Amino acid sequence: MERKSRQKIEIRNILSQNNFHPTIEEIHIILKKRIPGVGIATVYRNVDKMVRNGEIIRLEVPGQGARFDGNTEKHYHFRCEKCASVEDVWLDLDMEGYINSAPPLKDALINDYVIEFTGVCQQCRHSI
Amino acid sequence: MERKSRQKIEIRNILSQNNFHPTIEEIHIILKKRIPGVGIATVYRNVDKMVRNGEIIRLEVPGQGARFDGNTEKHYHFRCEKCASVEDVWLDLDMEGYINSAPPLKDALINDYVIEFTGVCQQCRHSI
DNA sequence: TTACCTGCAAACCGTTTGCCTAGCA
DNA sequence: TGCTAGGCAAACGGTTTGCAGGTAA
Repeated sequence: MERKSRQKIEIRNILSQNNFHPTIEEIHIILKKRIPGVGIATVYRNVDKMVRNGEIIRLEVPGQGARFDGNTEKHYHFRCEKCASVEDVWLDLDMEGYINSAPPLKDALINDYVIEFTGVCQQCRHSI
Repeated sequence: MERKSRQKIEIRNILSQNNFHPTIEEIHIILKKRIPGVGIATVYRNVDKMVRNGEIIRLEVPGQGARFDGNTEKHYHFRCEKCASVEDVWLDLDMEGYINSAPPLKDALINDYVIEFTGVCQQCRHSI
């Protein structure tokens, strides 16, 4: 049985912010302001559990640690190569046709797919 | 000036195999059969350089280390959640329209995008 | 009361780095 | 010969784990 700890509730609150994709470390920093003394292992354990439960999404970021997204509706992401920020991208795509026709996808059991755009965000683009 | 070492040439040979996406460790194991005593740092250094030169592509894999793909033509990947293998996926997609119209993409400078499908491959699906 | 959860610190493990030697140009 | 690349091992940094005490149900 899963219990509701104060730590878990606050982590969920942090991740429920819209278009916010913090790293474990960023979550930890914010969490410490609300619960001083909280350990980073607690963040890892809770976030891992939430990912396994499907409550949040894990975004892989090369080089740095992973980022997390509390919005589980199907959408995509853009990552800035300069400032490492991540932004939501909402596209109305239909992948089903491809999944059912293109090898090796049609012979496999496809559970999910992700699309990640990379480049330079508007902010970094204008601030040379 | 960049020199051609035996190590570098063999790593490139390994990565030029079609639909092959080894990890650093796998490259190292294969490389050791050809050049006994080669160190894993050599694999890291050469592979990093090749990625920076755009000769190969780095694929991020959650949990395990990255995988690498010697084919730089635009294509996508499917990763099996059971056996962790990666297969090429060739789709004739047109993303330009989305990139030029959907925020925040249209305000950013998009350099690239990746699509990764996940699920259970044909092999794992049939071998319960 | 009793699992589960937390904080702490050590362990882990993939990756990077420093240093010295080897070998290509 | 000069300078890049390699081998080795230590360092690094993010993540995981063991343990003892805390806490939700």
